[in-house]
Amino acid sequence: MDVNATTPSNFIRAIIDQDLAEGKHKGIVTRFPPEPNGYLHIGHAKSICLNFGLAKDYGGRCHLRFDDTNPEKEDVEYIESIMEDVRWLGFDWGEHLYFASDYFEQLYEFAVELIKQGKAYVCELSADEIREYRGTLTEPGKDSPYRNRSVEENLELFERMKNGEFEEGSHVLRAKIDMSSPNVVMRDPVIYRIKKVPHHRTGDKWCIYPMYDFTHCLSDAIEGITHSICTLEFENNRPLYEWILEQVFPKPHPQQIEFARLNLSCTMMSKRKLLQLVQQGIVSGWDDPRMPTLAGLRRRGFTPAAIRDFCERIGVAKANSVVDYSLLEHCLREDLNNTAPRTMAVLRPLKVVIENYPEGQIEYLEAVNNPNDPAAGTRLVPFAREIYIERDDFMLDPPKGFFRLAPGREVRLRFAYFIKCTDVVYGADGSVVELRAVYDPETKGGSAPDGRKVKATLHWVAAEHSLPAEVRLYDQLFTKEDPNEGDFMENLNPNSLEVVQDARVELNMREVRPGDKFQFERLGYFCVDLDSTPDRLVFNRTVSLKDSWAKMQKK
RNA sequence: UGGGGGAUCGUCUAACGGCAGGACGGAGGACUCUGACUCCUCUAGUCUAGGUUCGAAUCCUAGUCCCCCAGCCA
Repeated sequence: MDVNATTPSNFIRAIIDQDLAEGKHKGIVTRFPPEPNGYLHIGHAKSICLNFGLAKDYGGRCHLRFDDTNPEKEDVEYIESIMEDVRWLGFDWGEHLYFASDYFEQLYEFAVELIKQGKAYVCELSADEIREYRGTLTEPGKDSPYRNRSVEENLELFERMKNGEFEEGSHVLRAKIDMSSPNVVMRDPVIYRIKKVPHHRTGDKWCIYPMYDFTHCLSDAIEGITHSICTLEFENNRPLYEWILEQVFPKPHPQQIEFARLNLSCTMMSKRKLLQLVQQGIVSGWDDPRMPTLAGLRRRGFTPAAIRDFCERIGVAKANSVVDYSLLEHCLREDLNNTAPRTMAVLRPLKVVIENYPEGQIEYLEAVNNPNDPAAGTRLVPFAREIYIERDDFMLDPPKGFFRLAPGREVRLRFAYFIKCTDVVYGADGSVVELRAVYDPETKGGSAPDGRKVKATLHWVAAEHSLPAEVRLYDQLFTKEDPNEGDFMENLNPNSLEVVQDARVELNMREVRPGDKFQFERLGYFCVDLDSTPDRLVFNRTVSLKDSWAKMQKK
């Protein structure tokens, strides 16, 4: 299949096409630059797919660069999870793994160069004072009293900053640009600050750390990035990105291009808020299957292919938008439908005794593993006198439109026989505890020689010859399309996790391993959870099948 | 109220002066040993008002609404 034929165009591709046509670049180099201060989420996947995808399609390369300039917030735990997630998504940075912290020495030299040009100065205003001097959105700022120090003095002071002679917060290095710029970003931005904090990679070597604006453009330039793709909120910073490169780096310069980050309905991407959910125990961890993190989606049973397909379909533009969660589910179902082997599982078992089936007899019936993939073959499923069906598949007094089992009614058991419900056994509380039925031996395999039809086919498992399992049913973590409408903690869905303790699955599931994915026929796609053991099988519902009966009932 | 962006079916996204198209969702139908899948049909849109033009989503003018920026975060 020709991937390019289905890859939608977007404004970034248009820019690249033009740059290439004009000979501005011979090839393209992009980068994915996460800060290692949290786990990657589906929003990052959009950026990863974009940057790595562009590099692939244009025969260029994409770097993985950790933007690790703030040791207070960063940790190696995150570096490892990020690399794992990018790889899992299906992308390969080859040899091009970089860390902004590897450039600290060069960055320092660039800062010195800026000072020598008279374009940076050491400022001794406090953080509060800097804020006051900055002015407001509508009023210009005013010059720092330290703005006109001599180059020599700045050089000496900056070196002393580096040597640890000053306390945190007492001195910063600022770019000397324009305190009355209508763009607040350009009002002598801080480019170096003192942090007497060890860095997870450079240890105690530095006590001054460069700021994002100074680091990012130069890191891009050092690596020869041609197109530096970031999100919309950095649009205000672009003049600074260009200003810094203009002063100290030879052309050509990388070009910053901004696009709208992904928003998904009923979920949110704020790292801070996701961290809060983890820390307050609302979810079990960064990889809780309800989390929009890649680790969470992976544990939930999402496939990399589905996420990549999703990222392609949502497109790339500059307008803020909220993508409907149903599109993600669609991509997931489409992939799983083609790849997940089928099996039968009964979530809420209702025993059926087939009275005319010989006691003690076991038959092994052939079942198709995947009707969409003949290569998946078949398996044998044990059938016996006592079976379980889904409670929802039986109704005492069925309404119009209900095709499944009811007293006196005949249905098909998938891959097995037609059965007819002959009697209902009630418990002390009047609830249905068991059904009695008869089967038609002539219908083995699922069709009747006399050509009679049934309206429904039910999934089932043999009572004895099946395995108990725990099944975790997930729903949206939030009840509102926009969880941030009001306080997100008050929009939590109290029913986002339902644990079914006594489900039954086919005997064939004995050998499954965490991560294995299946379609439980008529129910949905499920995967084996990390908590699963051979003695205690645990499945996560990844996503349900579309259910037109459920939809009808809602009306 | 300064500056920077943005506005196309319910949602996401194409069309770069020349038939407003696709996908998701929704509705209806066909098929069916999964009420799944698949297939078919339908649904529904250019923020507003002017202007330029044979012709405007696209160009111009004036509005409206939304987002971002006043961290020693990224």
